[in-house]
Amino acid sequence: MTVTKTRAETLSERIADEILAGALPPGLHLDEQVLARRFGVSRTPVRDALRLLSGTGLIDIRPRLGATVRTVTTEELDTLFVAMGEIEASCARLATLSMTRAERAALRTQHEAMARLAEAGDREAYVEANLAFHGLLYAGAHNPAIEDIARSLRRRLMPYRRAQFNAPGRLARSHAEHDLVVRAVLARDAAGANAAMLVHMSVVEDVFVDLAGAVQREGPAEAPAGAGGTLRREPRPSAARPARNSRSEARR
Amino acid sequence: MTVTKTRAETLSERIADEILAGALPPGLHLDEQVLARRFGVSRTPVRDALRLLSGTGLIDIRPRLGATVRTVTTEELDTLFVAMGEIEASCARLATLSMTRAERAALRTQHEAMARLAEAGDREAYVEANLAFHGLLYAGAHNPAIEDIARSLRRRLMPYRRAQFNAPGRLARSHAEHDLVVRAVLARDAAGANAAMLVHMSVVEDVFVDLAGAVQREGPAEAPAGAGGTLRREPRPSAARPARNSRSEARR
DNA sequence: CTTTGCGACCGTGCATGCACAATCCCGCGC
DNA sequence: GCGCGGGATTGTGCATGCACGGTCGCAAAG
Repeated sequence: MTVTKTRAETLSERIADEILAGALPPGLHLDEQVLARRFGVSRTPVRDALRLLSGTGLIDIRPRLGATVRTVTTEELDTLFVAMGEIEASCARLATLSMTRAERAALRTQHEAMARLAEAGDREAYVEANLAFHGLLYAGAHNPAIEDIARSLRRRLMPYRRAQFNAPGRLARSHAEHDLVVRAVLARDAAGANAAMLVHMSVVEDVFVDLAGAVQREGPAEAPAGAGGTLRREPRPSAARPARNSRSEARR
Repeated sequence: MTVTKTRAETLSERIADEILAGALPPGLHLDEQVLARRFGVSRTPVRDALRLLSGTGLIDIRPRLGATVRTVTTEELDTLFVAMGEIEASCARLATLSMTRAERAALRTQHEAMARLAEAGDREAYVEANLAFHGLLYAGAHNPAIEDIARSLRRRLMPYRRAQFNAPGRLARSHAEHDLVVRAVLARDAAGANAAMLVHMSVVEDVFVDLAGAVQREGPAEAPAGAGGTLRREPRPSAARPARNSRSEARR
Protein backbone atom coordinates (compact mmCIF):
# COMPACT_ATOMS: atom_id res chain seq x y z
CA MET A 1 0.00 0.00 0.00
CA THR A 2 1.13 3.53 -0.55
CA VAL A 3 1.45 5.78 2.44
CA THR A 4 4.33 7.73 0.98
CA LYS A 5 3.44 11.29 0.26
CA THR A 6 5.65 12.87 -2.33
CA ARG A 7 7.18 16.24 -1.62
CA ALA A 8 5.19 17.70 -4.47
CA GLU A 9 1.97 16.61 -2.81
CA THR A 10 2.96 18.02 0.55
CA LEU A 11 4.03 21.25 -1.08
CA SER A 12 0.83 21.66 -3.02
CA GLU A 13 -1.15 21.28 0.20
CA ARG A 14 0.98 23.77 2.06
CA ILE A 15 0.85 26.30 -0.75
CA ALA A 16 -2.90 25.83 -1.05
CA ASP A 17 -3.27 26.40 2.68
CA GLU A 18 -1.27 29.58 2.50
CA ILE A 19 -3.33 30.84 -0.39
CA LEU A 20 -6.57 30.04 1.39
CA ALA A 21 -5.28 31.65 4.57
CA GLY A 22 -4.43 34.77 2.64
CA ALA A 23 -0.70 34.60 3.31
CA LEU A 24 -0.17 34.44 -0.44
CA PRO A 25 -2.45 37.18 -1.73
CA PRO A 26 -4.16 37.00 -5.15
CA GLY A 27 -2.04 38.25 -7.99
CA LEU A 28 1.20 37.33 -6.25
CA HIS A 29 3.79 35.83 -8.53
CA LEU A 30 4.90 32.43 -7.25
CA ASP A 31 8.61 32.23 -7.92
CA GLU A 32 9.72 28.62 -8.21
CA GLN A 33 13.19 29.29 -6.85
CA VAL A 34 11.91 31.33 -3.92
CA LEU A 35 9.43 28.61 -2.99
CA ALA A 36 12.12 25.98 -3.41
CA ARG A 37 14.41 27.81 -1.00
CA ARG A 38 11.59 28.51 1.43
CA PHE A 39 10.70 24.83 1.65
CA GLY A 40 14.22 23.54 1.38
CA VAL A 41 13.74 21.50 -1.78
CA SER A 42 14.75 21.84 -5.40
CA ARG A 43 12.63 23.44 -8.09
CA THR A 44 11.38 20.13 -9.42
CA PRO A 45 8.86 19.23 -6.71
CA VAL A 46 7.80 22.88 -6.61
CA ARG A 47 7.03 22.76 -10.30
CA ASP A 48 5.10 19.53 -9.85
CA ALA A 49 3.12 21.07 -7.00
CA LEU A 50 2.24 24.11 -9.09
CA ARG A 51 1.05 21.92 -11.97
CA LEU A 52 -1.07 20.01 -9.54
CA LEU A 53 -2.55 23.18 -8.09
CA SER A 54 -3.36 24.65 -11.46
CA GLY A 55 -6.09 22.04 -11.73
CA THR A 56 -7.82 23.33 -8.63
CA GLY A 57 -8.28 26.86 -9.93
CA LEU A 58 -6.25 28.34 -7.09
CA ILE A 59 -3.40 29.46 -9.34
CA ASP A 60 -2.84 30.41 -12.95
CA ILE A 61 0.11 29.11 -14.94
CA ARG A 62 1.07 30.90 -18.11
CA PRO A 63 3.88 29.54 -20.27
CA ARG A 64 7.17 31.29 -19.66
CA LEU A 65 5.48 33.65 -17.23
CA GLY A 66 5.20 31.31 -14.30
CA ALA A 67 2.47 30.87 -11.75
CA THR A 68 0.42 33.52 -9.99
CA VAL A 69 -2.19 33.23 -7.26
CA ARG A 70 -5.49 33.40 -9.04
CA THR A 71 -7.06 36.83 -8.95
CA VAL A 72 -10.79 36.71 -8.56
CA THR A 73 -12.76 39.71 -9.68
CA THR A 74 -16.14 40.44 -8.15
CA GLU A 75 -17.77 39.39 -11.40
CA GLU A 76 -16.07 35.99 -11.33
CA LEU A 77 -16.87 35.67 -7.67
CA ASP A 78 -20.49 36.31 -8.46
CA THR A 79 -20.57 33.54 -11.05
CA LEU A 80 -18.81 31.23 -8.61
CA PHE A 81 -21.47 31.89 -6.01
CA VAL A 82 -24.22 31.24 -8.52
CA ALA A 83 -22.57 28.00 -9.55
CA MET A 84 -22.14 27.00 -5.93
CA GLY A 85 -25.83 27.63 -5.37
CA GLU A 86 -26.77 25.44 -8.29
CA ILE A 87 -24.55 22.60 -7.13
CA GLU A 88 -25.76 22.84 -3.56
CA ALA A 89 -29.33 22.80 -4.78
CA SER A 90 -28.60 19.71 -6.84
CA CYS A 91 -27.06 18.04 -3.81
CA ALA A 92 -30.12 18.89 -1.77
CA ARG A 93 -32.38 17.34 -4.39
CA LEU A 94 -30.30 14.21 -4.81
CA ALA A 95 -29.96 13.88 -1.05
CA THR A 96 -33.72 14.03 -0.72
CA LEU A 97 -33.93 11.11 -3.12
CA SER A 98 -31.00 9.08 -1.85
CA MET A 99 -30.45 9.62 1.85
CA THR A 100 -30.70 6.64 4.14
CA ARG A 101 -32.76 6.73 7.27
CA ALA A 102 -29.61 7.20 9.35
CA GLU A 103 -28.47 10.09 7.18
CA ARG A 104 -31.79 11.85 7.54
CA ALA A 105 -31.59 11.44 11.28
CA ALA A 106 -28.07 12.87 11.32
CA LEU A 107 -29.20 15.84 9.25
CA ARG A 108 -32.05 16.50 11.64
CA THR A 109 -29.76 16.23 14.67
CA GLN A 110 -27.21 18.58 13.14
CA HIS A 111 -29.93 21.05 12.27
CA GLU A 112 -31.33 21.03 15.77
CA ALA A 113 -27.89 21.52 17.27
CA MET A 114 -27.44 24.54 15.04
CA ALA A 115 -30.67 26.01 16.34
CA ARG A 116 -29.12 26.21 19.78
CA LEU A 117 -25.92 27.73 18.39
CA ALA A 118 -27.88 30.34 16.46
CA GLU A 119 -29.89 31.23 19.54
CA ALA A 120 -26.74 31.52 21.62
CA GLY A 121 -25.22 33.68 18.90
CA ASP A 122 -22.06 31.57 18.77
CA ARG A 123 -20.81 32.55 15.34
CA GLU A 124 -17.59 30.58 15.54
CA ALA A 125 -19.32 27.30 16.31
CA TYR A 126 -22.15 28.01 13.88
CA VAL A 127 -19.74 28.49 10.98
CA GLU A 128 -18.15 25.15 11.71
CA ALA A 129 -21.48 23.40 12.17
CA ASN A 130 -22.65 24.99 8.93
CA LEU A 131 -19.80 23.35 7.04
CA ALA A 132 -20.76 20.01 8.54
CA PHE A 133 -24.42 20.59 7.71
CA HIS A 134 -23.72 21.17 4.04
CA GLY A 135 -21.27 18.29 4.10
CA LEU A 136 -24.06 16.00 5.23
CA LEU A 137 -26.06 17.01 2.20
CA TYR A 138 -23.10 16.46 -0.13
CA ALA A 139 -22.59 13.00 1.27
CA GLY A 140 -26.31 12.31 1.27
CA ALA A 141 -26.45 12.85 -2.47
CA HIS A 142 -24.50 9.57 -2.83
CA ASN A 143 -22.73 10.95 -5.83
CA PRO A 144 -18.95 11.32 -5.50
CA ALA A 145 -18.72 13.24 -8.75
CA ILE A 146 -21.02 16.04 -7.71
CA GLU A 147 -19.64 15.96 -4.17
CA ASP A 148 -16.16 16.59 -5.54
CA ILE A 149 -17.44 19.52 -7.53
CA ALA A 150 -19.20 20.95 -4.50
CA ARG A 151 -16.16 20.64 -2.26
CA SER A 152 -13.88 22.11 -4.88
CA LEU A 153 -16.15 25.12 -5.34
CA ARG A 154 -16.57 25.58 -1.61
CA ARG A 155 -12.82 25.51 -1.25
CA ARG A 156 -12.36 28.23 -3.82
CA LEU A 157 -14.97 30.40 -2.16
CA MET A 158 -13.76 29.76 1.37
CA PRO A 159 -11.61 32.89 1.70
CA TYR A 160 -14.57 35.05 0.79
CA ARG A 161 -17.14 33.47 3.06
CA ARG A 162 -15.63 34.16 6.43
CA ALA A 163 -17.38 37.39 7.23
CA GLN A 164 -20.79 36.39 6.02
CA PHE A 165 -22.22 35.60 9.46
CA ASN A 166 -21.12 38.88 10.93
CA ALA A 167 -24.12 40.65 9.45
CA PRO A 168 -26.66 41.30 12.20
CA GLY A 169 -29.38 38.68 12.45
CA ARG A 170 -27.78 36.55 9.74
CA LEU A 171 -27.42 33.56 12.03
CA ALA A 172 -31.11 33.32 12.77
CA ARG A 173 -32.13 33.90 9.17
CA SER A 174 -29.63 31.32 7.93
CA HIS A 175 -31.12 28.81 10.30
CA ALA A 176 -34.62 29.62 9.15
CA GLU A 177 -33.57 29.03 5.54
CA HIS A 178 -31.96 25.76 6.53
CA ASP A 179 -35.18 24.80 8.20
CA LEU A 180 -37.06 24.96 4.90
CA VAL A 181 -34.40 22.77 3.31
CA VAL A 182 -34.48 20.22 6.10
CA ARG A 183 -38.26 20.05 6.14
CA ALA A 184 -38.33 19.40 2.39
CA VAL A 185 -35.63 16.74 2.61
CA LEU A 186 -37.38 14.92 5.43
CA ALA A 187 -40.71 15.20 3.62
CA ARG A 188 -39.17 13.56 0.52
CA ASP A 189 -39.96 16.73 -1.43
CA ALA A 190 -37.03 16.79 -3.86
CA ALA A 191 -38.16 19.79 -5.87
CA GLY A 192 -38.87 21.68 -2.67
CA ALA A 193 -35.42 20.92 -1.27
CA ASN A 194 -33.87 22.08 -4.51
CA ALA A 195 -35.80 25.34 -4.45
CA ALA A 196 -35.22 25.98 -0.76
CA MET A 197 -31.49 25.50 -1.10
CA LEU A 198 -31.42 27.77 -4.13
CA VAL A 199 -33.06 30.49 -2.05
CA HIS A 200 -30.66 29.93 0.81
CA MET A 201 -27.59 30.13 -1.40
CA SER A 202 -28.77 33.20 -3.24
CA VAL A 203 -29.20 34.92 0.11
CA VAL A 204 -25.70 33.88 1.06
CA GLU A 205 -24.52 35.39 -2.17
CA ASP A 206 -26.38 38.63 -1.65
CA VAL A 207 -25.00 38.98 1.85
CA PHE A 208 -21.55 38.51 0.47
CA VAL A 209 -22.03 41.01 -2.32
CA ASP A 210 -23.10 43.59 0.21
CA LEU A 211 -19.99 42.96 2.25
CA ALA A 212 -17.78 42.92 -0.79
CA GLY A 213 -19.23 46.20 -1.93
CA ALA A 214 -18.42 47.68 1.47
CA VAL A 215 -14.89 46.30 1.37
CA GLN A 216 -14.38 47.66 -2.11
CA ARG A 217 -15.60 51.07 -1.19
CA GLU A 218 -13.39 51.35 1.89
CA GLY A 219 -10.44 49.41 0.55
CA PRO A 220 -9.35 46.02 1.90
CA ALA A 221 -8.55 45.33 5.52
CA GLU A 222 -5.10 46.14 6.83
CA ALA A 223 -3.63 42.73 7.67
CA PRO A 224 -2.76 40.46 4.75
CA ALA A 225 -4.46 37.62 6.60
CA GLY A 226 -7.63 39.66 7.05
CA ALA A 227 -10.74 37.79 6.00
CA GLY A 228 -12.31 39.27 2.91
CA GLY A 229 -9.24 41.34 2.33
CA THR A 230 -8.18 39.21 -0.59
CA LEU A 231 -10.59 40.85 -2.98
CA ARG A 232 -8.86 42.61 -5.79
CA ARG A 233 -9.61 46.26 -5.90
CA GLU A 234 -10.96 47.17 -9.29
CA PRO A 235 -8.82 49.56 -11.31
CA ARG A 236 -11.64 52.09 -11.48
CA PRO A 237 -13.30 52.59 -8.12
CA SER A 238 -16.18 54.41 -9.76
CA ALA A 239 -18.92 52.24 -11.20
CA ALA A 240 -17.47 49.53 -9.02
CA ARG A 241 -20.82 48.12 -8.02
CA PRO A 242 -21.67 45.45 -10.57
CA ALA A 243 -25.02 43.88 -11.21
CA ARG A 244 -25.91 42.35 -7.88
CA ASN A 245 -26.90 38.98 -9.14
CA SER A 246 -26.21 37.39 -12.45
CA ARG A 247 -29.49 35.58 -12.10
CA SER A 248 -31.35 38.86 -12.39
CA GLU A 249 -29.35 40.41 -15.20
CA ALA A 250 -31.54 38.75 -17.79
CA ARG A 251 -33.77 39.97 -20.60
CA ARG A 252 -31.38 42.07 -22.53
CA MET B 1 1.61 38.27 -25.41
CA THR B 2 2.08 34.57 -25.10
CA VAL B 3 1.71 32.44 -28.16
CA THR B 4 4.33 29.95 -27.05
CA LYS B 5 2.88 26.60 -26.23
CA THR B 6 5.12 24.58 -24.00
CA ARG B 7 5.87 20.99 -24.88
CA ALA B 8 4.08 19.89 -21.73
CA GLU B 9 0.91 21.60 -22.90
CA THR B 10 1.09 20.07 -26.35
CA LEU B 11 1.77 16.67 -24.86
CA SER B 12 -1.14 16.87 -22.45
CA GLU B 13 -3.46 17.65 -25.33
CA ARG B 14 -2.16 14.83 -27.46
CA ILE B 15 -2.34 12.35 -24.62
CA ALA B 16 -5.84 13.50 -23.75
CA ASP B 17 -6.88 13.06 -27.37
CA GLU B 18 -5.51 9.55 -27.46
CA ILE B 19 -7.31 8.67 -24.26
CA LEU B 20 -10.57 10.11 -25.53
CA ALA B 21 -10.12 8.34 -28.85
CA GLY B 22 -9.59 5.05 -27.04
CA ALA B 23 -6.04 4.55 -28.27
CA LEU B 24 -4.92 4.55 -24.65
CA PRO B 25 -7.44 2.28 -22.98
CA PRO B 26 -8.52 2.70 -19.34
CA GLY B 27 -6.24 1.02 -16.84
CA LEU B 28 -3.21 1.34 -19.09
CA HIS B 29 -0.06 2.29 -17.26
CA LEU B 30 1.46 5.43 -18.74
CA ASP B 31 5.19 4.92 -18.64
CA GLU B 32 6.99 8.25 -18.59
CA GLN B 33 10.02 6.96 -20.45
CA VAL B 34 7.95 5.24 -23.12
CA LEU B 35 5.92 8.40 -23.69
CA ALA B 36 9.10 10.47 -23.74
CA ARG B 37 10.59 8.26 -26.44
CA ARG B 38 7.37 8.16 -28.40
CA PHE B 39 7.16 11.94 -28.55
CA GLY B 40 10.88 12.53 -28.83
CA VAL B 41 11.26 14.59 -25.66
CA SER B 42 12.72 14.01 -22.24
CA ARG B 43 10.78 12.78 -19.24
CA THR B 44 10.39 16.25 -17.75
CA PRO B 45 7.70 17.65 -20.08
CA VAL B 46 5.97 14.27 -19.96
CA ARG B 47 5.81 14.50 -16.18
CA ASP B 48 4.46 18.03 -16.39
CA ALA B 49 1.83 16.94 -18.87
CA LEU B 50 0.72 14.08 -16.64
CA ARG B 51 0.43 16.42 -13.64
CA LEU B 52 -1.67 18.74 -15.74
CA LEU B 53 -3.87 15.89 -16.91
CA SER B 54 -4.43 14.57 -13.41
CA GLY B 55 -6.56 17.63 -12.75
CA THR B 56 -8.98 16.74 -15.52
CA GLY B 57 -9.87 13.33 -14.10
CA LEU B 58 -8.62 11.56 -17.22
CA ILE B 59 -5.71 9.90 -15.44
CA ASP B 60 -4.79 8.80 -11.94
CA ILE B 61 -1.38 9.48 -10.47
CA ARG B 62 -0.32 7.50 -7.45
CA PRO B 63 3.00 8.29 -5.75
CA ARG B 64 5.78 5.98 -6.84
CA LEU B 65 3.36 4.00 -8.95
CA GLY B 66 3.06 6.40 -11.83
CA ALA B 67 0.09 7.37 -13.96
CA THR B 68 -2.67 5.17 -15.32
CA VAL B 69 -5.56 5.99 -17.61
CA ARG B 70 -8.51 6.42 -15.31
CA THR B 71 -10.66 3.32 -15.09
CA VAL B 72 -14.31 4.11 -14.84
CA THR B 73 -16.58 1.50 -13.36
CA THR B 74 -20.22 1.42 -14.35
CA GLU B 75 -21.12 2.69 -10.90
CA GLU B 76 -18.87 5.73 -11.29
CA LEU B 77 -20.14 6.24 -14.77
CA ASP B 78 -23.65 6.25 -13.44
CA THR B 79 -22.83 8.95 -10.90
CA LEU B 80 -21.07 10.93 -13.59
CA PHE B 81 -24.16 10.82 -15.77
CA VAL B 82 -26.34 11.91 -12.89
CA ALA B 83 -23.98 14.78 -12.13
CA MET B 84 -23.93 15.74 -15.80
CA GLY B 85 -27.72 15.81 -15.80
CA GLU B 86 -27.79 18.09 -12.80
CA ILE B 87 -25.28 20.48 -14.32
CA GLU B 88 -27.03 20.54 -17.67
CA ALA B 89 -30.31 21.21 -15.95
CA SER B 90 -28.73 24.09 -14.06
CA CYS B 91 -27.37 25.47 -17.30
CA ALA B 92 -30.79 25.25 -18.86
CA ARG B 93 -32.33 27.13 -15.97
CA LEU B 94 -29.66 29.83 -15.90
CA ALA B 95 -29.81 30.14 -19.67
CA THR B 96 -33.55 30.69 -19.45
CA LEU B 97 -32.88 33.57 -17.09
CA SER B 98 -29.84 35.04 -18.79
CA MET B 99 -29.94 34.45 -22.53
CA THR B 100 -29.96 37.44 -24.81
CA ARG B 101 -32.44 37.78 -27.63
CA ALA B 102 -29.77 36.75 -30.11
CA GLU B 103 -28.86 33.69 -28.11
CA ARG B 104 -32.47 32.58 -27.93
CA ALA B 105 -32.75 32.98 -31.68
CA ALA B 106 -29.60 30.93 -32.19
CA LEU B 107 -30.94 28.20 -29.95
CA ARG B 108 -34.17 28.09 -31.89
CA THR B 109 -32.33 27.98 -35.21
CA GLN B 110 -30.08 25.18 -34.05
CA HIS B 111 -33.03 23.23 -32.74
CA GLU B 112 -34.91 23.57 -36.02
CA ALA B 113 -31.88 22.47 -37.98
CA MET B 114 -31.66 19.41 -35.79
CA ALA B 115 -35.27 18.56 -36.59
CA ARG B 116 -34.29 18.12 -40.21
CA LEU B 117 -31.25 16.02 -39.27
CA ALA B 118 -33.37 13.80 -37.04
CA GLU B 119 -35.93 13.33 -39.79
CA ALA B 120 -33.23 12.50 -42.30
CA GLY B 121 -31.74 10.06 -39.79
CA ASP B 122 -28.27 11.54 -40.17
CA ARG B 123 -26.73 10.30 -36.94
CA GLU B 124 -23.27 11.66 -37.64
CA ALA B 125 -24.48 15.20 -38.18
CA TYR B 126 -26.99 14.98 -35.35
CA VAL B 127 -24.33 14.04 -32.83
CA GLU B 128 -22.26 17.04 -33.83
CA ALA B 129 -25.24 19.37 -33.82
CA ASN B 130 -26.20 17.98 -30.44
CA LEU B 131 -22.85 19.06 -29.02
CA ALA B 132 -23.39 22.53 -30.40
CA PHE B 133 -26.94 22.61 -29.04
CA HIS B 134 -25.82 21.87 -25.50
CA GLY B 135 -22.92 24.25 -25.96
CA LEU B 136 -25.38 27.04 -26.71
CA LEU B 137 -27.07 26.38 -23.39
CA TYR B 138 -23.76 26.33 -21.53
CA ALA B 139 -22.82 29.66 -23.04
CA GLY B 140 -26.31 31.03 -22.52
CA ALA B 141 -26.01 30.48 -18.79
CA HIS B 142 -23.48 33.34 -18.77
CA ASN B 143 -21.56 31.61 -16.04
CA PRO B 144 -18.01 30.56 -16.92
CA ALA B 145 -17.65 28.58 -13.70
CA ILE B 146 -20.56 26.28 -14.37
CA GLU B 147 -19.72 26.16 -18.06
CA ASP B 148 -16.27 24.86 -17.22
CA ILE B 149 -17.75 22.20 -15.01
CA ALA B 150 -20.17 21.16 -17.74
CA ARG B 151 -17.50 20.93 -20.41
CA SER B 152 -15.17 19.03 -18.14
CA LEU B 153 -17.85 16.49 -17.30
CA ARG B 154 -18.90 16.17 -20.92
CA ARG B 155 -15.28 15.55 -21.84
CA ARG B 156 -14.96 12.78 -19.32
CA LEU B 157 -18.14 11.14 -20.56
CA MET B 158 -17.37 11.59 -24.24
CA PRO B 159 -15.91 8.13 -24.84
CA TYR B 160 -19.02 6.52 -23.45
CA ARG B 161 -21.59 8.57 -25.33
CA ARG B 162 -20.77 7.64 -28.87
CA ALA B 163 -23.17 4.82 -29.34
CA GLN B 164 -26.11 6.41 -27.66
CA PHE B 165 -27.85 7.49 -30.86
CA ASN B 166 -27.59 4.08 -32.44
CA ALA B 167 -30.61 2.87 -30.51
CA PRO B 168 -33.59 2.73 -32.84
CA GLY B 169 -35.77 5.83 -32.74
CA ARG B 170 -33.43 7.58 -30.33
CA LEU B 171 -32.87 10.50 -32.68
CA ALA B 172 -36.51 11.42 -32.88
CA ARG B 173 -37.10 11.00 -29.17
CA SER B 174 -34.01 13.03 -28.36
CA HIS B 175 -35.33 15.82 -30.51
CA ALA B 176 -38.72 15.66 -28.84
CA GLU B 177 -37.06 15.99 -25.44
CA HIS B 178 -35.04 18.93 -26.72
CA ASP B 179 -38.25 20.46 -27.90
CA LEU B 180 -39.60 20.62 -24.37
CA VAL B 181 -36.40 22.26 -23.20
CA VAL B 182 -36.40 24.81 -25.99
CA ARG B 183 -40.05 25.69 -25.47
CA ALA B 184 -39.46 26.29 -21.78
CA VAL B 185 -36.38 28.40 -22.42
CA LEU B 186 -38.15 30.54 -24.99
CA ALA B 187 -41.19 30.87 -22.72
CA ARG B 188 -38.94 32.13 -19.90
CA ASP B 189 -40.00 29.15 -17.82
CA ALA B 190 -36.83 28.53 -15.83
CA ALA B 191 -38.20 25.77 -13.62
CA GLY B 192 -39.68 24.08 -16.68
CA ALA B 193 -36.40 24.23 -18.55
CA ASN B 194 -34.64 22.75 -15.57
CA ALA B 195 -37.13 19.91 -15.28
CA ALA B 196 -37.22 19.21 -19.03
CA MET B 197 -33.45 19.00 -19.22
CA LEU B 198 -33.36 16.71 -16.22
CA VAL B 199 -35.75 14.37 -17.99
CA HIS B 200 -33.74 14.52 -21.19
CA MET B 201 -30.48 13.72 -19.43
CA SER B 202 -31.92 10.90 -17.39
CA VAL B 203 -33.15 9.32 -20.60
CA VAL B 204 -29.70 9.72 -22.09
CA GLU B 205 -28.34 7.97 -19.05
CA ASP B 206 -30.85 5.15 -19.24
CA VAL B 207 -30.08 4.57 -22.90
CA PHE B 208 -26.44 4.41 -22.06
CA VAL B 209 -26.93 2.02 -19.18
CA ASP B 210 -28.83 -0.33 -21.46
CA LEU B 211 -26.02 -0.25 -23.97
CA ALA B 212 -23.38 -0.63 -21.29
CA GLY B 213 -25.20 -3.60 -19.88
CA ALA B 214 -25.21 -5.18 -23.31
CA VAL B 215 -21.53 -4.47 -23.80
CA GLN B 216 -20.70 -5.91 -20.42
CA ARG B 217 -22.67 -9.04 -21.03
CA GLU B 218 -21.06 -9.72 -24.41
CA GLY B 219 -17.63 -8.37 -23.57
CA PRO B 220 -16.16 -5.25 -25.19
CA ALA B 221 -15.83 -4.71 -28.89
CA GLU B 222 -12.87 -6.18 -30.69
CA ALA B 223 -10.88 -3.14 -31.78
CA PRO B 224 -9.14 -1.11 -29.07
CA ALA B 225 -10.53 2.03 -30.71
CA GLY B 226 -14.06 0.65 -30.59
CA ALA B 227 -16.58 3.08 -29.15
CA GLY B 228 -17.95 1.87 -25.86
CA GLY B 229 -15.22 -0.70 -25.72
CA THR B 230 -13.39 1.25 -23.07
CA LEU B 231 -15.63 0.04 -20.31
CA ARG B 232 -13.78 -1.97 -17.75
CA ARG B 233 -15.02 -5.46 -17.51
CA GLU B 234 -15.93 -6.22 -13.94
CA PRO B 235 -13.89 -8.95 -12.26
CA ARG B 236 -17.00 -11.01 -11.61
CA PRO B 237 -19.25 -11.26 -14.63
CA SER B 238 -22.08 -12.56 -12.51
CA ALA B 239 -24.17 -10.00 -10.65
CA ALA B 240 -22.66 -7.49 -13.07
CA ARG B 241 -25.86 -5.57 -13.57
CA PRO B 242 -25.88 -2.81 -10.96
CA ALA B 243 -28.78 -0.65 -9.88
CA ARG B 244 -29.89 1.04 -13.05
CA ASN B 245 -30.17 4.54 -11.76
CA SER B 246 -28.77 6.08 -8.64
CA ARG B 247 -31.75 8.39 -8.60
CA SER B 248 -34.08 5.48 -8.06
CA GLU B 249 -32.02 3.60 -5.52
CA ALA B 250 -33.46 5.65 -2.68
CA ARG B 251 -35.47 4.89 0.44
CA ARG B 252 -33.29 2.34 2.03
C1' DC C 1 2.49 -28.02 -4.95
C1' DT C 2 1.82 -23.85 -2.43
C1' DT C 3 3.70 -20.21 0.19
C1' DT C 4 7.04 -17.04 1.85
C1' DG C 5 11.37 -14.51 2.03
C1' DC C 6 15.05 -12.37 -0.51
C1' DG C 7 17.39 -10.12 -4.20
C1' DA C 8 17.67 -7.90 -8.74
C1' DC C 9 15.45 -4.89 -11.89
C1' DC C 10 12.84 -1.08 -13.13
C1' DG C 11 10.47 3.24 -12.87
C1' DT C 12 9.43 7.28 -10.44
C1' DG C 13 10.97 11.25 -7.33
C1' DC C 14 14.13 14.66 -6.92
C1' DA C 15 18.48 17.50 -7.81
C1' DT C 16 21.23 19.95 -10.94
C1' DG C 17 22.69 22.30 -15.19
C1' DC C 18 21.93 24.69 -19.39
C1' DA C 19 19.38 27.38 -23.00
C1' DC C 20 15.90 30.42 -24.49
C1' DA C 21 12.43 33.78 -23.77
C1' DA C 22 10.31 37.65 -21.45
C1' DT C 23 11.12 41.68 -18.83
C1' DC C 24 13.64 45.59 -17.38
C1' DC C 25 16.76 49.21 -17.73
C1' DC C 26 19.54 52.36 -19.89
C1' DG C 27 21.16 54.97 -23.63
C1' DC C 28 20.15 56.94 -28.02
C1' DG C 29 17.37 59.38 -31.34
C1' DC C 30 13.44 62.31 -32.33
C1' DG D 1 11.09 65.57 -22.46
C1' DC D 2 9.39 61.37 -24.40
C1' DG D 3 9.42 57.30 -27.06
C1' DC D 4 12.08 53.49 -28.87
C1' DG D 5 15.52 49.94 -29.49
C1' DG D 6 19.10 46.84 -27.78
C1' DG D 7 21.54 44.39 -24.30
C1' DA D 8 21.76 42.48 -19.51
C1' DT D 9 19.16 39.99 -16.14
C1' DT D 10 16.14 36.87 -14.32
C1' DG D 11 13.24 33.00 -14.30
C1' DT D 12 11.04 29.28 -16.70
C1' DG D 13 11.36 25.13 -19.86
C1' DC D 14 13.72 21.16 -20.67
C1' DA D 15 17.51 17.55 -20.40
C1' DT D 16 20.17 14.52 -17.69
C1' DG D 17 21.80 11.92 -13.65
C1' DC D 18 21.25 9.61 -9.39
C1' DA D 19 18.86 7.33 -5.46
C1' DC D 20 15.04 5.24 -3.26
C1' DG D 21 10.83 2.56 -3.22
C1' DG D 22 8.07 -0.90 -5.47
C1' DT D 23 7.45 -4.94 -8.16
C1' DC D 24 8.52 -9.25 -9.96
C1' DG D 25 10.78 -13.56 -10.09
C1' DC D 26 13.26 -17.16 -8.06
C1' DA D 27 14.46 -20.21 -4.66
C1' DA D 28 13.91 -22.55 -0.40
C1' DA D 29 10.94 -24.19 3.25
C1' DG D 30 6.58 -26.07 4.69
